[in-house]
Amino acid sequence: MSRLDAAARLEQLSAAFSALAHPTRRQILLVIRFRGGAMTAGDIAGRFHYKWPTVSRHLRVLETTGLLVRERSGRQHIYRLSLHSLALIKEWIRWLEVPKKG
Amino acid sequence: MSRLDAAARLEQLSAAFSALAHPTRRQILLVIRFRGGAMTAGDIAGRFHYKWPTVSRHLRVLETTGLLVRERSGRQHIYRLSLHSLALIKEWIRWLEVPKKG
DNA sequence: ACATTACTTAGCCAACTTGCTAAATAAAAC
DNA sequence: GTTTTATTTAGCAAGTTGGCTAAGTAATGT
Repeated sequence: MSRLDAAARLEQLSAAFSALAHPTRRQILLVIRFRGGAMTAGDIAGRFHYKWPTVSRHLRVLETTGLLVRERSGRQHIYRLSLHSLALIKEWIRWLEVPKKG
Repeated sequence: MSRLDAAARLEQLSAAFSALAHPTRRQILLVIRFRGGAMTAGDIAGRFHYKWPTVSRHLRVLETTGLLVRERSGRQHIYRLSLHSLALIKEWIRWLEVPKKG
């Protein structure tokens, strides 16, 4: 994947933080992670007490921020973790933490 | 400071993610960081184009989530970085990233 | 005591979020 | 080709967020 310019990186950082601000979305990522990194929409939805369209929207948010990638397989949609943007968050945190001119 | 129980840690993680979801609040933290880790409310507000009460509210959010600590000095309020909850975020990210049963 | 400085708190409003149900889509099964 | 399965999209309502202005508070200066 191509290296992003500064503005795009900032945008992606912002999107990632926003996406992770919702507990359900964080939980979705963890659920997928502990099921091996990929799951169908239905399996994911089945693990939550929310109605399916609600989970579907959370999935879409995670997909548009790049934290999930969707792949179609017949009539199911497989969501797979894509954790590149987490590196941006870690980098941002390091900027805050460096003791002197980081 | 006392070690937090699991529920309190989860609550603090959630609060930290929510607080960091807003670009202005992230910028506030960076500004304070690059000014040495502590600044008065007025100095912080002066670096943004928002009205003072708006910045004040962002500061309150950051304070209640524990990312800033407020100290009074005469009529000024000094805000100081308090980055413990960032460790929770980093820990959460590691949970996602570990390749096998982390 | 009164004014000024340095803020915060209160309260309004527009925009966004997140739950829901109902309707649409698209592949598979019959 | 109609039904079933798997899922998304549309649209509504309640709650939250984040700007703003106006009013409050608390320390300092005169």
